[in-house]
Amino acid sequence: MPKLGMEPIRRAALVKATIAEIGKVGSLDVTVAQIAKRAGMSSALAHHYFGSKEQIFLAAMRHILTLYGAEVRGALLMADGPRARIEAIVRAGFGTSNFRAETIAAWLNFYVLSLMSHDAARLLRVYQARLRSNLIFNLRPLVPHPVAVAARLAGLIDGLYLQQGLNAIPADGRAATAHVLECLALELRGTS
Amino acid sequence: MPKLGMEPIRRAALVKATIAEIGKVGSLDVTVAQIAKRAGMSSALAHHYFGSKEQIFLAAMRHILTLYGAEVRGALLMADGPRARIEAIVRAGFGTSNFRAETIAAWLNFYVLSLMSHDAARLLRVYQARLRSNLIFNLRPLVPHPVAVAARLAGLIDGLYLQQGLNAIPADGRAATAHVLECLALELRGTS
DNA sequence: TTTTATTGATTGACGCGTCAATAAAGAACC
DNA sequence: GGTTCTTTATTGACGCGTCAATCAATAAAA
Repeated sequence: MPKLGMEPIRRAALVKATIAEIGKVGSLDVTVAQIAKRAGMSSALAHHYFGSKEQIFLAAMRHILTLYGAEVRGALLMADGPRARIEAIVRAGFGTSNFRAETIAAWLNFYVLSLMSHDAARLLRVYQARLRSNLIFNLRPLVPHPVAVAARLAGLIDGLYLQQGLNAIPADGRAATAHVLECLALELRGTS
Repeated sequence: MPKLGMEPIRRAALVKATIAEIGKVGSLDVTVAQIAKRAGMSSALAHHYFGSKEQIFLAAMRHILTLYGAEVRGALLMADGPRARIEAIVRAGFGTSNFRAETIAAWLNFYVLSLMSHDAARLLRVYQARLRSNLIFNLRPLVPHPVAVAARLAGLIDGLYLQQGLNAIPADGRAATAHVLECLALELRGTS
């Protein structure tokens, strides 16, 4: 049955299954066999394409970060002016695709993975740097201390995201978005 | 050699070793043998006193939460007035004992543990509820929407704490404290 | 002798990664 | 158009290591 050109399909299926399984189990203690089964193949094939479990995890993490980056970039295109761009960044971060329970659980687990894995830490730093850089750049014309304000906004975003992951109660990101935008408004009130 | 009354000493040593080992490894993938070795005993003895690995983890988590609670309570005693009490809560959260790298790593791992373990989730809810309740109570005389403001402050606290755990760069909690207090000041400026 | 402390050895399960084997799709050659 | 060779896809079986938990045995206090 070997249809050729299976590699990208299999890889994508494994990445998707990995995120789903991590979300379901709530930890990185997921066996390659579980992932492979969910993706509809044998564990041997998963090893064949990725080489090791860590590589599967890193691919899944890269995928999540890519999705997030794409969402932010898309939102930025339609935003006009620095404040609108900041709001777009916030909205994108709490958008539905990044805010599904399984995605958040995967994020949380990748956070702790970054404590062990250099590669995971590097991936995470890229995301953090981009978020901060975007915020600072757009805050510069709005506030006198853009770096400090960006640190607060980024902290609030991460914290609300974390809380959402921990609360079993499902919710859309509307409340979280409103909180961040309110803080932004408070930061702007003093100066503009 | 059996000196009697060893149980509490052994338990405490195991709890301490658990936190240290989780902090060192950066994950919950810590073997009972590692923990026991660091605590200066055999893994069999660890099982003898705690019954299972999960019980060891829960005891460690309880210990961290207890320490945190004690620190907050102590700080509240010396604070006069609602705003000072809020500031005391913030300072205590970012105080040195809660802000050591190994403690933060343990917290992060307990976060993800709460995704799997009902007991861990329950413990975490107690902490979250107390933090929120303290904030709301003291914000009530200061702002018109204490619940919303408390959500923002708690989110910011958690987020900055998370970031500190992820950044390899060690730092005291001074910058984080300053950020939270600045946000508090902004929230208060509109109304007082 | 009953209770508490303590551990080496063992067991039973589980999981990652490997390997050999099977099967089909194309390529090359006549 | 057939034959052979190479490449890609795929899996069952398994070896090797690891780890949680148990147990039997030893030792000392009460």
